[in-house]
Amino acid sequence: MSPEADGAPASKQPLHALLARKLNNFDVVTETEVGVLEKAIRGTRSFEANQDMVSADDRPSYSSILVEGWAARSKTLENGARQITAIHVPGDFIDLHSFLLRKMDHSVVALSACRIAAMPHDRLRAISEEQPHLTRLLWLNTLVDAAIHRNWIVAMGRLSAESQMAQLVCELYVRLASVDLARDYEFEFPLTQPVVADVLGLSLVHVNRTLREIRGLKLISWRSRMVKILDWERLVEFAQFDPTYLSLRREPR
Amino acid sequence: MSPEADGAPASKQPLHALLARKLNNFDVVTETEVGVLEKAIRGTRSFEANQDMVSADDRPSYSSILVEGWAARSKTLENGARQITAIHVPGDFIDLHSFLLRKMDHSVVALSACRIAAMPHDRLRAISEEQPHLTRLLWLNTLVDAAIHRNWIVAMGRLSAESQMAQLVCELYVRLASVDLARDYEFEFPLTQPVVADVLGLSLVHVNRTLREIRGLKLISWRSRMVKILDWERLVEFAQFDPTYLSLRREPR
DNA sequence: CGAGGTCTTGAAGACGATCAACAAACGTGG
DNA sequence: CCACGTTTGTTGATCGTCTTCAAGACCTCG
Repeated sequence: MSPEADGAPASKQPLHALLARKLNNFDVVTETEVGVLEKAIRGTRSFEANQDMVSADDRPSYSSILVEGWAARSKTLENGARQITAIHVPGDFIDLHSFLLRKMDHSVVALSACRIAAMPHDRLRAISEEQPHLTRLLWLNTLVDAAIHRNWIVAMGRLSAESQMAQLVCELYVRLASVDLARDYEFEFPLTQPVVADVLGLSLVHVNRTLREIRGLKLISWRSRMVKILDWERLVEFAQFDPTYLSLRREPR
Repeated sequence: MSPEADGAPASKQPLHALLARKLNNFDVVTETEVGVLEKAIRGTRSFEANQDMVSADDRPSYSSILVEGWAARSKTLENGARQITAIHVPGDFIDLHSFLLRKMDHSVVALSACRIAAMPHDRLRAISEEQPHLTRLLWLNTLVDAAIHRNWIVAMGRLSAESQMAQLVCELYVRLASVDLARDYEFEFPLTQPVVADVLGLSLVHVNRTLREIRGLKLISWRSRMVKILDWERLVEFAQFDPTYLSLRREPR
């Protein structure tokens, strides 16, 4: 649990700035819109690693923005097997879709200590009534989530375990860099190997062996929660990674 | 190619009715909104099976609604392997996301003879400026696509090939039934086994064997393009299928 | 320094891919 | 209506990938 009281931001920058920075990657966010976002955000809550922040079948009355820590959307099957369908880093909405989907089709679990800020659904509804451009940016935000889902499907269906792993590293590096949380080809990566297994749909043992493979190829190193990309060009090539699906290009939307 | 000239609807019902019926599953669509949709839809185009209707990297100026036939979103890798990330049936927007994503991150291929109707992006933009409720329904439509993606990820990562196959049948039956294109537990299914392989991320041979398995279990039969569900209860159980993720419940959105 | 969590490795076996051939169904023209 | 070619489906054999079970090593942090 973070030391400061809930509701008091830890970082110097205000809560809405993180979200604005993220949306600003898609298109220019006006001052007015930043103000609207600011007023829509309520206080924050903290969670420890492995806690469910939102549970499957919940009908939340607000959506949450991840402010600190890593989170994942996950589904657990009858036999106890778990599959993660998305990874979230600070600046991401973890459940914006619950605004219209209403009922959660999965849970969202904290992968490390997390802090989330709430945006009530009635505020989102007001935005959708009064702020068409901002609404389109929020919509786009969920469309990028879907594009990431599609990329995972392709990777799971048709890439080797090694390339799938490499894809994951590429995706996370680009996403983190887009919100200034990574640079110089390295980043903090708080996931354990069992969690990565649930991301890739593989067994823990196989993840470990896959990692050994791509370490042997000198593509990445991963020690004590830090991932370093040793050769970005070759990693991209090996993963068949094309970042354009993330829509990180500022244009009128 | 369908016999009638392009632009002339084949079925008795007007083009926009199909879309309105689909959105009407989510929430009540008003007369006014139906009128707005009607005015936003342009003429139709026809395609033969296996033609690309939208290509990866395209920047379309309109989105398309599938009026007749089956389509799939697909991505082809360097080595020629193909993965399908979504299947579409009449009433579906095949590329609504291109309105905001701008650049296609995959192509959309006709799986059978298809007819699509166009909704220009400037019309969608006008809707997003003037019709907040309709905008939310269109947004929701893309959110359901994403929920389907997540379900596929879970199935690919953690279900047996047999259960994955069963999931697919369940999903398609429920979706078809929701637009009155299936009833009595049977439906026309124009996909060939190689295509199903690209959906499930398996090899053609393994799809064939998987099919033999679940035929042996008396769960479904599939002959001459017709799928019959022999025991819905057991199929749902076997597939661990829960249709709520499709949001087919009319409530205020 | 000790204990829990995390990572690593070995061995055996299941699942799915690939290669190769053949059978059945379908559609078309003679 | 049948013959023929093409497409789609089926099966066998072999091989590689990934899972499972099990044990042991390495951290890291109190």
